[in-house]
Amino acid sequence: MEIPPVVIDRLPLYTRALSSLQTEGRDVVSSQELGTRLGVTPAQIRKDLSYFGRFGKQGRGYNVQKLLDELHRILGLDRQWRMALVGVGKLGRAILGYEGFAPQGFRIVEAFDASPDSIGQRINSLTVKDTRDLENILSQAPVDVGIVAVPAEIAQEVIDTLVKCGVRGILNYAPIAAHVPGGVHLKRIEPVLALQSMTYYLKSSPRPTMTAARS
Amino acid sequence: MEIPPVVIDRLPLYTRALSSLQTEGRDVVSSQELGTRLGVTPAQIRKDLSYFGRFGKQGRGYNVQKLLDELHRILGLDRQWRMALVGVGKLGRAILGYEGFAPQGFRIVEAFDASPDSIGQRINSLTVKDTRDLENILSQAPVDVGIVAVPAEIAQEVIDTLVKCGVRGILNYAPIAAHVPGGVHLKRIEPVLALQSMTYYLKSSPRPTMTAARS
DNA sequence: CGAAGTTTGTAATTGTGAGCACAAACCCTT
DNA sequence: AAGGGTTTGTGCTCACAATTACAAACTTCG
Repeated sequence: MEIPPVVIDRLPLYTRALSSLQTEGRDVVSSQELGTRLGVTPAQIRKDLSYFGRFGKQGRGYNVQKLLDELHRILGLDRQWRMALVGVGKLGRAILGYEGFAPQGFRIVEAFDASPDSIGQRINSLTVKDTRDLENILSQAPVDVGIVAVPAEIAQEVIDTLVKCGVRGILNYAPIAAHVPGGVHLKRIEPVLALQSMTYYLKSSPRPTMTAARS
Repeated sequence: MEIPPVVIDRLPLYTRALSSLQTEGRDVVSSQELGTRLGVTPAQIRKDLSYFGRFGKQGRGYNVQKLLDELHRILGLDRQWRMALVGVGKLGRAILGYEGFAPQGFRIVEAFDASPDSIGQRINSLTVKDTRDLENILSQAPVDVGIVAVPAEIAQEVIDTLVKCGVRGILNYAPIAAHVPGGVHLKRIEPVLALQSMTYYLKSSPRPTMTAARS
């Protein structure tokens, strides 16, 4: 059975809400409440989960801990993921300093750059290595995900190299429409694209009404 | 007529490809070529554009400059947009230093933080102000977009304040499912969510085949 | 100028995802 | 133990988005 990508994209949201509930000390939650918290209909949550099994109990809801474990297993979040960063400019350094990855099991274990100024530098207990050695190093110690934070002009080239090294997941911060072979998964991270579609609505939308609503 | 949000989300991609073509000196482009570059079917591009008018010429294609102008007008990219950043921690500073906004007409004109250490600091020719003065300052000089880079615990509170100040667009970097009133547009910027759905596929996918493919 | 070759815009079709609604299962109170 | 109240899982329907397919319009080349 083939599971729709939109469903997969929602699962991390569920995971996060469940984590909150867990720290709040809650044992059980209904699709109703989960839906209200996330701005999603309860039916959608139930349907999404039903792709993978039957995790709830009628008349009661879902056991927070159990569902969280299941989702972690389904998404592959029950292990560590090794990542390599390419491009240690301003953006790259910010990514290296970002503290949101590690707590979720994503570790940057390698950083590359082409500029002689950056190569050899130690940033966050990581030594920046020469991009030309990328193939050698990654063939010795493979990574799961490549993070691309280089200028647009060379981004495709870097992506091709990463793919050649067996990297099957790529987080692309460069503003290009990159091409990857089948079986390789690429995600765009681009605040500007988000802004540029938002302005369409801001351009001529009325002042907001103060009714409560979701997003 | 109501235009599907997915269509609006694709327009910035078209804009970007057209900009490339323009710097390459191209006068005309077909939906075919544009599609190949972006990894989208030509029919999709034609259909998307047809929501807004007839911009092409049979047997020839689209005039790059003209289509680019039209898209800028449609998306509201033919003006400057004022943004306010809330949260000048590690992440906030990286956002302030990001050079990708300005060239596209997005300017951060105000930065707020609650910590006495940060307040008063000058970063990138911008003085960090006290979050408690946010309402006062934004009522004097309104902004179009708010960028939220505060800890998860206070993110909803900050968003509520921004909305109260008439901000109708919000870029949320905090890991929460925020709620906003109708008419307010919110976009999540979260690399971790992207990673967490990607791992589903990485978990057990085969080695990539080297066939060319899009993404 | 005419014919062959392109390419657009859109009508029609197909595919897919979201919401509704309800039976079945479970909880809780008395 | 029994009945009232919840909540799940899912078949069905509906809405909408993607693709196909083609006539009409334009270009180019001989």
